[in-house]
Amino acid sequence: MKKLDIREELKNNGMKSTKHRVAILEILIKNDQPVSAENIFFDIQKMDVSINLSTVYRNLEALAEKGLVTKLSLSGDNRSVFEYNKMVHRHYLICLGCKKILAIEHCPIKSYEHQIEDETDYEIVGHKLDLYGYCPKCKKNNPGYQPKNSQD
Amino acid sequence: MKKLDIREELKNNGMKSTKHRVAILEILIKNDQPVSAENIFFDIQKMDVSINLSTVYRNLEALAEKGLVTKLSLSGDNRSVFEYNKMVHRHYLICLGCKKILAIEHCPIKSYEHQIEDETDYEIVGHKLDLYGYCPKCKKNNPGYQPKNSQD
DNA sequence: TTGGATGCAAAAGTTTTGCACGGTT
DNA sequence: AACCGTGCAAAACTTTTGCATCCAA
Repeated sequence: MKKLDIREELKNNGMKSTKHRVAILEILIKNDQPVSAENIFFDIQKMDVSINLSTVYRNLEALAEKGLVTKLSLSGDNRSVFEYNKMVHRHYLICLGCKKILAIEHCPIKSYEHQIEDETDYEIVGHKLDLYGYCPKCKKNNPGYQPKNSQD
Repeated sequence: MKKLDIREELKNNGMKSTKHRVAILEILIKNDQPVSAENIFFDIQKMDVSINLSTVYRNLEALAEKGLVTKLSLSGDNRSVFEYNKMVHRHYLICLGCKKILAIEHCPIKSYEHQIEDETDYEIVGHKLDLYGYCPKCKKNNPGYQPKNSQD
């Protein structure tokens, strides 16, 4: 997605188009997986755009408010991650070794939702499914090893 | 589950049996749903047992290490919640109106895990599935509500 | 008795907020 | 020009840690 398209999408959603918002969306779109606010902050600095971490948070909140971005909590980490909202329903496969997150677009849950609606009389509007395991590298190299922080 | 059984379970897992650990497990078992560290802290004080919040965190970490407790992140909150690990695989149905959490024991995911293992070469060790919706009461009290996005 | 558990206070990490200034429309 | 976005610093909030003391085994 090009800068100009991003500027247009911001305006279409009633938001001012600033270099910081464009940069945040560029990074989320390029990564195509959930990223922490701090990593977005670092990535923007690497692009030679100066920005403050609180601006990152404020913009992520504003973008989430407009539905352009989704905030997620994934188990095993105390901080939130954010992703560009493609309006595509997705699930995540999280490596317990290196914490890498892989997005999966196939969803097996729809009929299960209907079944639960029938059983409970709830109205179900959504769900969250994450898978946990070990990626090929961690499976081979470090069985049982779990570093605390890693960038990706 | 009685205090004595809890003390025994702690010892079976190689942990010293202290009043604080017993109290934490009592609360998690009684609640039968995920609870934050701070709420556990308050509940223990209500039981007239004095305790420090850092002790709650340290014990939750130790209990999770032994597999007696599970740490979860549910979306929309910046803090972790903890539940007693019954060794029964469960999912949760969370009411977006009153925030009530209902546990569901039937799981439709096993064959999906195998499929993803084949596709990605990961070793999958578990998953987390939460459903979000409105319970019968909230559904009735907010008849105007329409879900924003259909799922997929 | 001894090693692990605890209280307390302080630190570390994440996210939010107040206010003055700057940029987009 | 008006209003919203931003930087900076400080606050708020969650979780972890160092150390002296206490307690279960």
